[in-house]
Amino acid sequence: MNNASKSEIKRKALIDATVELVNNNGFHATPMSRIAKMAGVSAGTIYLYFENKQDLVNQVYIEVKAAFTNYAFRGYKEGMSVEKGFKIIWKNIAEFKLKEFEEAYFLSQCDNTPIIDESGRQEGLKHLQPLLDLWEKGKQEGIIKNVSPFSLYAFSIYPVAFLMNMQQRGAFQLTPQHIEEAYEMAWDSIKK
Amino acid sequence: MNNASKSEIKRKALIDATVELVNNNGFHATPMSRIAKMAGVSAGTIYLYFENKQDLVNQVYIEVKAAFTNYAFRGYKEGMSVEKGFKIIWKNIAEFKLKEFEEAYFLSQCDNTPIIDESGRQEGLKHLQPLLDLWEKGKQEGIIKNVSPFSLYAFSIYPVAFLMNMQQRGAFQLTPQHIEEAYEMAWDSIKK
DNA sequence: TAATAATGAATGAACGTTCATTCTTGATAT
DNA sequence: ATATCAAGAATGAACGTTCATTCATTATTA
Repeated sequence: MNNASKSEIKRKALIDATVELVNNNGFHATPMSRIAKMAGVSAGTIYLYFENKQDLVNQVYIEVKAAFTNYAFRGYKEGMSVEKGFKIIWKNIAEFKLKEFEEAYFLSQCDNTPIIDESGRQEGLKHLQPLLDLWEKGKQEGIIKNVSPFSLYAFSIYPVAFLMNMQQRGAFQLTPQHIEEAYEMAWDSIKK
Repeated sequence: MNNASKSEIKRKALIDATVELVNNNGFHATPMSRIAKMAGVSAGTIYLYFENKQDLVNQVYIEVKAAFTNYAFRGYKEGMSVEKGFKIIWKNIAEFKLKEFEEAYFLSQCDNTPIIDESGRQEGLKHLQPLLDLWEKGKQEGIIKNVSPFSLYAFSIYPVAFLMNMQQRGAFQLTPQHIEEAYEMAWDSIKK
């Protein structure tokens, strides 16, 4: 095993530890020492991989966000019909939030608090462009409501985060049946 | 002016300061000393009104949540039709999130992070019952989709918080036109 | 053995909370 | 009216702890 991959393993361990600890305690209640311990390295080692705590959490955010958007567009092609394309992307997103719960919950926390600075946010938003393009096409075809992409996102994608949070708190169970119903609601809210 | 109202003024100042500072910096990055300074009292005085920092933020949460639900049901009567009742409640909620932005943003942050403990959450959820009852009635009348109240909330109410957050970040402007469109999307998502 | 990676004790700043002290209030006495 | 004073309210310096970060030392690597 070469150095690059050893480094990568430690980096990954630090990122995973950060996600888990920030999910359970919040950013400021997560000491660097605990991140180090959970990742199996010493406190000082973190500073070989990241500039400081803020840089660590920024990089975690960007990396997790990239994994999310990558997942979201699996099997999606630009040429698809608006309805079919949206269904694929929506289901991918729902699946991600179910299967990769820790990562999804971390993103939800970052997106609703002042943990991440503006530059990190911009960076994370970039990769959603294909969905915005699809919606634009849908508007031109008269299939999608002629409203701001923020509204489309708010009503069709954002609600999945709420369902995920409720499932996390044990309030209810997200079954495939629920997912199917939720997709119908998402589509009903944005279709013309 | 008697002592009781003087106390109330200071308490209010402390609660307002907490909301504003937690909104801008997050709970753990808000020192008690800054809350005290912003409220115009000394650090020690906080402990005459609240047990400790956690108790302070819990009480702020419960109080703000109560103000929110109180606002939400203005002008609503149990006997109303489902569609009319929902419209009134939805518009109230939207108006609250626009006009009382600081308070609404504070709630959004508490509801998406581990700041508030479970008991505080339960307390905050209590007061939404009339909306749940209205939805139940709507299901029986075949007007509302026969899905979990969590789904109904996720798709019709929760999205407003996203729009509010985006407006806060200057990403876009929530005009009355946007509100009207958003209401249509909310209704389309839950109606049968 | 030279270069690189990793360690963890040490540092200093910042924080929540306490408490000895000071200030304010308003009832009573003059 | 004015002075006195007891009691509660408020203060803010001080305390003990925790934390992010550093760096002299040690271990690993090639």
